[in-house]
Amino acid sequence: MADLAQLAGVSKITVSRALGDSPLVNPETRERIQVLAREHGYKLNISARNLRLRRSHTVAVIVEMKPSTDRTMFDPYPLVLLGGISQELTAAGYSVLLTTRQGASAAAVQAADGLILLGQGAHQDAVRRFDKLCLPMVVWGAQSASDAHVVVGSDNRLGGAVVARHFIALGRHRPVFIGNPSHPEIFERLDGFIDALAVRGIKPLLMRRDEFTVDSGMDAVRSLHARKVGFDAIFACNDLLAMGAIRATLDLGRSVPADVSVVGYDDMPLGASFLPPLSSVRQDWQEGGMLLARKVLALIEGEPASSECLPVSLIVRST
Amino acid sequence: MADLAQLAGVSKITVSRALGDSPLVNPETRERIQVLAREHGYKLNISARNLRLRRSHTVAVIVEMKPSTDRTMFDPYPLVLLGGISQELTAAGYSVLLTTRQGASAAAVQAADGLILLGQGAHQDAVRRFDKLCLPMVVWGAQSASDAHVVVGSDNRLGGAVVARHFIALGRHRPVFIGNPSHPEIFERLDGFIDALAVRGIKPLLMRRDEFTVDSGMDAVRSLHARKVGFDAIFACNDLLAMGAIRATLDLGRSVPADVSVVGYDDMPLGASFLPPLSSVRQDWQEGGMLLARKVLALIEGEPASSECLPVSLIVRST
DNA sequence: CGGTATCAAGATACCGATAACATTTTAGTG
DNA sequence: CACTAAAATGTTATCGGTATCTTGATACCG
Repeated sequence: MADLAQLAGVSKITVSRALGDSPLVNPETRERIQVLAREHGYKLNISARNLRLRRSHTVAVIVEMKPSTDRTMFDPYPLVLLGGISQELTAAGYSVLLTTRQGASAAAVQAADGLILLGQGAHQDAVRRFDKLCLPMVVWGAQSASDAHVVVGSDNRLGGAVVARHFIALGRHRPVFIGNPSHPEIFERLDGFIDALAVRGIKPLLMRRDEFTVDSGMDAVRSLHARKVGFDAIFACNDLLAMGAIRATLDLGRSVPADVSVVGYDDMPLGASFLPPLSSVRQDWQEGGMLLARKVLALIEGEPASSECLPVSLIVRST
Repeated sequence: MADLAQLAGVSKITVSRALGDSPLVNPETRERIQVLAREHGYKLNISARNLRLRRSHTVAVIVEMKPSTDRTMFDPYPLVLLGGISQELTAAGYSVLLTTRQGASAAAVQAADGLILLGQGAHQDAVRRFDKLCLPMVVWGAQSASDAHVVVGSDNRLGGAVVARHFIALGRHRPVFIGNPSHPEIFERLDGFIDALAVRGIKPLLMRRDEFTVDSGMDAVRSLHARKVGFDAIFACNDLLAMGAIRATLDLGRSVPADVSVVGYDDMPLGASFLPPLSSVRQDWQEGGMLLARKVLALIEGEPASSECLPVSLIVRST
């Protein structure tokens, strides 16, 4: 920058101002300097600026992404959220520093202006860990009375309730829930499901399954059958589970949706092309990501931000 | 750091050394300072260090991730690559700066020590654009004589050839290729496919389809049928297309694999649970990501790095 | 013409770390 | 005990920008 200043016959600070479009420089001078900078391929040193401004214009996004061939990596889930986040942050001139739980101790995270945590972790442990960094932080997941963070998430209770009402409307009365309620989000779905069914005095059966895969879904239904448990509706907390459940149900010679209604969750694109086309609860991840981003940005600017709960919608197809 | 120095009764530089585990300080002093730092919750200012060292220990990863509900965002593809990249970089003390094509002009990218570009872009345009940043760069995609970059990718020609040989072994002689060969990687698959079939004097039919979806695959097969084109084998350049093709084929009353053999590409986890279980070409993305990371790191260290072509394997299931 | 806004540009200090060189302390040696 | 090598610590300068405060020039006023 000093060189550029000499070239332009002005001082460093004037160059700085010119490049920053400051109104403190003569428009002509500014133009001249900007042209000169472009010609010489001058690039501002971001690290220096970050140091001086005590701002990195960077937000760290912490994903629970195990390096192994793990389910979460294959899910649309984090990527679509990331898409929304990225879009908003980029628009605001911020960058996304992507980190896994393990890597979050790496240096660069500390330099971030804010934190977005995707997934609270099994027992809020993730949340507590990153709290220590003392950075503006927002979390994607389920609201919880116990923590005072800004949380953005879908209305999982509503999701469960909507499915329950759907089953009630269809006259089903022996519903099954497949999933792992130790994830806060899943728990909420189950809870909403139970509450809404209780209105009609119906109690669903919980098939706890830790894996969110097709195989796991098939296994759940087979195990129901083996135990000779009757059921006429299945709410799977994920589309893959739902697909597996449908497959196993059909294998057992029962019809979907005539004998058994099935609803999944997430409305993955593949669901619409499944045979039969899958009914599912859709949450707007794109919007969620954007909201997360806007909230951190607000916090970074020192403005207040509140938790938010996004609506979900039931997409009824053929199951 | 100055405060900490005063607290410890030493100079700033000694603190710096102690925290950096430099052998230049007395082990006792080092220990004392580190304890003090921890107690007082002292955090190194990364921006200052970056400035001084002219190193950010950050690698920018540029993904072609459109903000819209686009296919790439739902694919396992970028995330698994990212997983591998992230794992290696983290292990080496580096961080991942995730950027989209659009956002890559954002400040922070310039501060990165290196660049990983996922996808060359339709006509190498992405490559050329980021070349200007003059950073160590490696690209995921297809080798090409025309560019002098370090490229890591799967052996797409081999992928095509393997499928061709599989079809030949099955005695098929009217194969169809579904996909969009204007992507360099897809082109290679097609090319390898054609070459290997040519040995037996077989010429495949190309069904060009731009979308990589189930619907698109169904559409391709229906269109073949409408045009009364005979075929007994389908090589889809993506598993979703393959699933669609199978579905449409079955709909038309033909059997898979008795009448028509189908092979997909990518071996997505869902493929194994598809009905019938999908045969597919598997590429090792995890490994690819790790390789990409290692190569940028090498370039950053000033060491040479060469392009690399990863093997692929045909997973034969029931189609 | 002195006095005061207004605008443009410069001087200086500083952000918080580390490299290079300088200095002091300690230990070892004949 | 003088002398030297090695170890431990300190001094200074610097990375490359920007905020703050000043200064100089120009314009406008009665």
